Amino acid sequence: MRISTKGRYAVRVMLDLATNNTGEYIKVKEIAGRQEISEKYLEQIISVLNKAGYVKSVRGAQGGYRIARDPSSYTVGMILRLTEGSLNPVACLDDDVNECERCDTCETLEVWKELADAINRIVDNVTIADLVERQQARIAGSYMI
Amino acid sequence: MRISTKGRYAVRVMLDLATNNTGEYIKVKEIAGRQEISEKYLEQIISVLNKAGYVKSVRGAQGGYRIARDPSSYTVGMILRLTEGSLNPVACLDDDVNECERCDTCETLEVWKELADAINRIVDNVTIADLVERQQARIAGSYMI
DNA sequence: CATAAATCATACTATATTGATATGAATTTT
DNA sequence: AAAATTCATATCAATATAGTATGATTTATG
Repeated sequence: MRISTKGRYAVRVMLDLATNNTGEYIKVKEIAGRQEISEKYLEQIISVLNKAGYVKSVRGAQGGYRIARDPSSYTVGMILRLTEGSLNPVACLDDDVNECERCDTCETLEVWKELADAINRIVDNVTIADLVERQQARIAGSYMI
Repeated sequence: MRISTKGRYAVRVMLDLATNNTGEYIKVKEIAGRQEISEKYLEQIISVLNKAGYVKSVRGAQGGYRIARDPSSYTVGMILRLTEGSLNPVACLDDDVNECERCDTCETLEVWKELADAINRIVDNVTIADLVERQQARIAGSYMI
């Protein structure tokens, strides 16, 4: 039941791009440096975000990435489902129609449904904008004695 | 974020033992047959339940397993954590003290905490007795026209 | 126009996990 | 003594994870 680095890093990339969004394009090298994540691994992860249109890229020298839309339009759930795949605890919940042969008498299915709902509710209730806000509150708080 | 067969099968074994608890010892072969799970694989899983004292065993001919305590004393969460390990979405939540170097400034940690709480709340809120009850309600319901 | 800096694309690798199967020892009833 | 069963390990194939490596492509700049 672990979230992999791929999904966690993707959330951190989006937060990094939102936090450092000056209008300029930000290089993978910079993000990797700040987040202490392997540059090459990050390239792969950001490429998924790019193909989904979550970020915009400019190639070549002085190129880089920036967040495509307002940070409030990206939930943590969207980013995790994009990079990790389904967040459902069992595969049979992924399809519109449950294909499992035992599903009619499966007593545990209800539990997995509740679990899936709870998981998705939590991660879809937090946006990148929320994380930026919390970060700023934390930094402001750290100046107080 | 998937629950593996090991954890899911363990819950089904406990439910099977609770449902078929006549006082007699039940053979792995019978459980495997009813649940359509590989006998040898089930042996491994039930061995974990046995070592934790969740089931009692008798060796030799006419031996088998039975549920150790009342089904209401086992939550799905207990069984999953025993067989799957921690249900926390990130490893840093497993320790009493967070060992992650970035945890002081980790904006996502709060989300993972909420997620862990939600997950554990759901699975700890359902006992094997609840599943037995639901099963019996379903069977009773199926006789109605 | 050449070069450097960047993204983009793909292949490769090492390790761990998953979901079993296989072999046989130990125990108990018949 | 034989059969039936749990118990203990070892092994295995497939997949996922977390990267690393190589190089092509694109673009700004000297």
